[in-house]
Amino acid sequence: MHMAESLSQEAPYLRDLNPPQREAVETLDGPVLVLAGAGTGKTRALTTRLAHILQSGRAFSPQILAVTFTNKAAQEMKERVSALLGGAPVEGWWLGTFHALAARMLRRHADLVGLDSNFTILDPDDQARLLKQIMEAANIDTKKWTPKAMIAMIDRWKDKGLLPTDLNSDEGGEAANGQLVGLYRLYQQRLKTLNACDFGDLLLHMITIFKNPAHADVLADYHRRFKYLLVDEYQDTNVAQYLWLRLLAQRGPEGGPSNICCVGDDDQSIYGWRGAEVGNILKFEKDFPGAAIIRLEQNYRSTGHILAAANGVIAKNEDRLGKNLFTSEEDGEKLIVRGLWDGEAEARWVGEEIEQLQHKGWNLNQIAVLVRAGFQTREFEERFIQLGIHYRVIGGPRFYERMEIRDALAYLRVIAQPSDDLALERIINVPKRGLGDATVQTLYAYGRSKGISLHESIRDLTQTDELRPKVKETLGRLMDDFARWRSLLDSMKHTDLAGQVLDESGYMAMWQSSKDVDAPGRVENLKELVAGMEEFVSMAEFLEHIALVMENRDGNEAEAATIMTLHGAKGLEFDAVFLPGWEEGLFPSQRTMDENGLSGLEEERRLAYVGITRARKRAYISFAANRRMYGNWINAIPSRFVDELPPGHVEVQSDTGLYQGRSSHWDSSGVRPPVRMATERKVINAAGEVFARGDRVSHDKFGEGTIINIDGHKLDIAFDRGGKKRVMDSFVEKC
DNA sequence: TACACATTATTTTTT
DNA sequence: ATAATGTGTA
Repeated sequence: MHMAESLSQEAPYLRDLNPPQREAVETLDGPVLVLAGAGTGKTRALTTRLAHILQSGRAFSPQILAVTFTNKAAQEMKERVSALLGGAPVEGWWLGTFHALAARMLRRHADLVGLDSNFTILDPDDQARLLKQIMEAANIDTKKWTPKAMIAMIDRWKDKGLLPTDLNSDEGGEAANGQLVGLYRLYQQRLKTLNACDFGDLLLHMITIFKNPAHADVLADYHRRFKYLLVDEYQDTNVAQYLWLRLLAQRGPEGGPSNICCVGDDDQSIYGWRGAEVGNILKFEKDFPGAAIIRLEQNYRSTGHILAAANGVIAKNEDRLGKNLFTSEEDGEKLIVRGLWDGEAEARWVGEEIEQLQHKGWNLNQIAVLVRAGFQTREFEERFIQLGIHYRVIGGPRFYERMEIRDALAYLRVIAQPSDDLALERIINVPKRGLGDATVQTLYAYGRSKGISLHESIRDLTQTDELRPKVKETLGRLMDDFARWRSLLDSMKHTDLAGQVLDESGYMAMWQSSKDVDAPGRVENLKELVAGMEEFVSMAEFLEHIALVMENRDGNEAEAATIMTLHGAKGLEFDAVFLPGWEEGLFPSQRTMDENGLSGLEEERRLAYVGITRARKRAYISFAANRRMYGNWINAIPSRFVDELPPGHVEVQSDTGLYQGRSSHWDSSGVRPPVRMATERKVINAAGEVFARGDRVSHDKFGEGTIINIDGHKLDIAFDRGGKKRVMDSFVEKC
């Protein structure tokens, strides 16, 4: 392929691009930032750019590093670039998520940070279990400070690229009795002895290696290797990802220009809670001087009304670069806004509207219900089942999170990596072998004193008489089993080995003989797991995949409406989109606003923007006056985002008499739903204190608040910070 | 050690 | 309301 040829004779894939898109494709030298609004053909520009780099002979595929936000996006990019190049698959390039790419690198250099290259990648559940052990050893109350919450804080540090040594010991605040930084340090130590990494470590370890002058050759090698870097969804990168990227991209004076292209949309930044820094996109020019900035602003997806409504909502945000999306599409139909009595009525209405669309010949695959939080899917599922509307829920409980799958994987993990204590602990007594807590504690105590793994402790202690003969024999047999399976790893096909392990361990038999109602389903899942392994070359590759690809694969292709979260919908589009639950507290989420104030609210608003811009032709927004939460009813107020929709582009269809929002352009007949009543007026707790509604109380964990309802000894309290909670009267005192 | 029972938090969002 | 955890008993 000669460059002269491709320049003089326009490549077919360049046709049909609009001028800015074309600029995004052809500006190949030096840093480029593409600001791509929703529906502006971003993916098309990106994939064309990659195809163009390859086609014009500027780089071979192994010289390209392309980072996507999800595995699905990586897959799509792979397919679309291949298609542009005539169908032959592109091999050998570094294409994947930050985590997948960093893991691939870390496997090659693991020894530089004291790991073995077969290290285990822990999932969030493993992380929490590990930290819980550490917290218990440190005598920290794991009820008051839940391991999950503590891990979340540690993860945020990791998102920021901060190791324990970068933190002052008091930076955890009150958390874990002020010892969180110390726990973080112990946690990192334990990970190392377990030969394990969590998600954040994949990037942090690589950053550590890249920054270590003693290993300058490693980074230099990647600098030589990668001629072109491309990053999608740049607005959602966190500091650690940014550092990793910058190290790879900034090659120094001798290295030639940084051919890095970042693509993003500050208005679609919705992962701040996970450490994403919109600031990264704002300071791109500073990091890469002379960067070309290209804006894609022509929207090809939505009708005029939909785009105008979305623009109107997002315009309320202060903190944005500002884009001006336009379309040459027709106005189309106005957005429908509807208030309903309660969540059930809302689901019923959505169901009816979907049926009408179906009668008009719309395809269910092109219809989506986008909710703020996972628990909202349920009402829609129930209603759709009644109506016989086929649906699929994306992002619900994931296959690899099911108990039986995690158990089976634990067996395979112990085989692949003996020092994976968390996996071994998980299945040491599953199925029941008479190895209870007491035994495990003995083993751990020994291991801690010697600084060795569970597996090594077992090996040692089965040589002595410290354990009861029965226990000793069981452990010995288990270790023999694992040794045997491990010895088969190289000679046997990995799928057959997995089947054999499940049989010989008795794990499969345990479920087959169980009379639990969901036992048959679990047996099915286990078989599916083994069958699914066929796709992978080896056990190691399979385990790597499941560690990094936490997404559900979309198995059946049958026509069905999609129910998913707004976050999950990013990057997707549908002819018709339903956006239910636009109520204060639910959307925008109370928790986000409490925790992050105005910037949290702006992120929620971006989420609203993402939701509306998923729609091509029709958008339906709804809110309910009453919603059931934590088992009791609350009356809800329509979301402020409803008020922010520009009136000229929406059609309000609310049921009569329902609260219609605060602003004047809605009908404000203002009949409020009946108040559901408290059963008692006052209650006396064990300490003899009398509580009545309206009393001010204080709680150890939640602080001060006002009693809004009394139900037996349970009090509903509106806390000054942290929202409404239901607590026992024994946990609060008057103040 | 294992099960039945009671209590308690849980409802963001994901690699 | 439900799932998950913890407590007490066989």
